[in-house]
Amino acid sequence: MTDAKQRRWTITDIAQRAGVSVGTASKALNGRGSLRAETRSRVLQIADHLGFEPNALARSLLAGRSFTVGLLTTDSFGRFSIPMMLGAEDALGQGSISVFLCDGRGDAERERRYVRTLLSRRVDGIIVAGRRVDPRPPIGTDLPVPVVYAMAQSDDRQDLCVLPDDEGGGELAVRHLVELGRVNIGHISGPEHFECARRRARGAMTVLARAGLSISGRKPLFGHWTEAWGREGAALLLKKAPRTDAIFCGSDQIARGVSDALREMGRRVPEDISLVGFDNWDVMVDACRPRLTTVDPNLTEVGRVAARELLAAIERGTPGGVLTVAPRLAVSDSTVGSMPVELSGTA
Amino acid sequence: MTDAKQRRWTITDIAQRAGVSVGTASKALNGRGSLRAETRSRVLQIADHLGFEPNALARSLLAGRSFTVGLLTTDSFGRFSIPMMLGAEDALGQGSISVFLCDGRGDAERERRYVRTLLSRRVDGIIVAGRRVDPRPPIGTDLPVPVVYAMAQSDDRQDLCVLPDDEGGGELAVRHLVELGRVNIGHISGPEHFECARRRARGAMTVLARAGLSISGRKPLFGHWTEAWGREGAALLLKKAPRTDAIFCGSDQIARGVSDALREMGRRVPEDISLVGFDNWDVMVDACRPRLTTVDPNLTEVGRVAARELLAAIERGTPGGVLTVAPRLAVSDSTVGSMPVELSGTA
DNA sequence: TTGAAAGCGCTAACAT
DNA sequence: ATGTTAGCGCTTTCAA
Repeated sequence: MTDAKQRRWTITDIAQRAGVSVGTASKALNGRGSLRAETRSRVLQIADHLGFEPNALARSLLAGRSFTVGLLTTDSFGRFSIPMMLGAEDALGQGSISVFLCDGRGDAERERRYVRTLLSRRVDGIIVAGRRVDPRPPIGTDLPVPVVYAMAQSDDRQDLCVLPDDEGGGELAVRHLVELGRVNIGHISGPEHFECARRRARGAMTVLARAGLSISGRKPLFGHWTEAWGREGAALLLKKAPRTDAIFCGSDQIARGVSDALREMGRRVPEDISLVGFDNWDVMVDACRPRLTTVDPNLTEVGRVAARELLAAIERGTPGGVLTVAPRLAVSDSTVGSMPVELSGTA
Repeated sequence: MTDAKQRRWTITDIAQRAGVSVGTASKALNGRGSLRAETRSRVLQIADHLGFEPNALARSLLAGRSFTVGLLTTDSFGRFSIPMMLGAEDALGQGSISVFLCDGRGDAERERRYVRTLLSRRVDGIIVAGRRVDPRPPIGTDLPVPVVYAMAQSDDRQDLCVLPDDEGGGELAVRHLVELGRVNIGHISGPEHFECARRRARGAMTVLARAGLSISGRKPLFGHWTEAWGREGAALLLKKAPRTDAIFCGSDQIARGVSDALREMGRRVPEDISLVGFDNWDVMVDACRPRLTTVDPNLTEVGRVAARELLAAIERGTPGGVLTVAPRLAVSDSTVGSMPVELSGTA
């Protein structure tokens, strides 16, 4: 941080040095109007030489839009929001849209303040990023700019929401196991009061039914999103249904617990029991021995789609509704020996 | 997203409805100048009723500053950057500064583009967020706004950098073990070419030397930041130095591997061997059995300090240099039975 | 082809 | 106590 800071040039400076009016300079810089080629290039050259950057504030004021959007997290942000935010930031950055980051912390009052700030900064739109699929109150009604909910769902049916396809993910996982020839497939997941846990289970049950199989252990085991529950659940399941030959877990963390428990019980993965997780969380996937096959909900894509939908809504206005992003199966050693494959899912 | 969008009011609208001039309205809204109380309240009431939000773009244009800062991540962002970004966002939000999020992805060209965009948006300053302590080239020279590096260090000595105190963290961990009466303390860490691994080891060695102890296993074991290496390292260390009664690990992930390996080898934690990790990564801390004692590098505070320093630099200008944030020991069951305590460290 | 002028929404100095 | 005016930096008519 030297004190010799660069001067900031205005279009007036450029115009003066080029010996033209600001209007002409503006046209030259933006490639508009009709100018003599020589004039245009002279202006451009001077601007370039001075490192002139037009003041986006002034432009936005005039244009009536700012080419910025707000990214408002509701539950603070963590492991799940990050890939999504990266996807959103990526898609927006492509269109030279800058992103205001706001951490709502799950505090409604804080959220309201942020929305007001964003609006006063004249954002062109707002993305509300959650980590829950369960519906929540909208951040406002009749806001002057479009809003898209990403990994979050608004109570208002008019709002546009982009969600991972949990049910499809469940289907993908179990279809994979069925295709592998497994016939006693169990399911260990998180708390039943989570919408996503219920959806993943529903997807699993659908495929089982379609294959004429019933679930190992009579029904899905709902518990907690922890490794400890994974260990416990594995013990429970194998006690109840010793012939279980595959387990689909509601999260990679649970799968990790299951994986450890199976090893301690002397069951081989994948020979005796195939294992599939959910999330494709690298840390957990790599930690499982053998490496975990898992459903990747494509959260980055959720963010990307949300951003693209927001842009569309800004440009043209767009109807609301729920949009769903297809999951992908990241196959690894816990289901097939050692040959890594990627299978695409359908939404 | 209803189509019946709110109209956006300007100060002229307010002034008209209040039957005053825009100047008067401005004074009323900003509590400046001297006005009749009745006038002031009438204006305020109308503004409030209409939900008027002053256009921040116009204000910024006039003020010559925008009350925004850029948060530029260098290596994309992940587990370590998040708490830091939360801290920064928090500290800035307090002062009604909005944050532009830019994901540099470790791509120098991308970074440069982002810096240009940020400057054209007239940010008041930039925070460069890294996840490495190792020095990197500055994002620019003689930029027109102050820059602070958080969890990153610039080659340029003039730049201000805020870092976690890895050496102090190492000291904190080993001091704790020494105070517990452990005398054969080993160290298993990540790759030696990581500056932070070296620093943590140095801190550990300092305290050992001061206590007249030598490190168990003759020297620190450098390897990888993985659980697998933790397991391997534990086996190595105990083979070489079976009387080891404590292990300080360079990361929680390594500690987790060590924890698993020790259990499998039949060594009890903490009775036979005390274990300390580094990072205070909840997922790993909770997964260890028993729960892990670990060094918390206070990354949220790193972000907060970086933000505060940036604000100071914006307001008053500020000298560069390296600032360090004190770590904290999060004591848990892997060192002391079951009595959770928190000890403060010194920077 | 170029220049002059108006205006985006707001604040601050200066008049009244 | 209030109104008027200039101007932040830029783009866009419209006139020359």
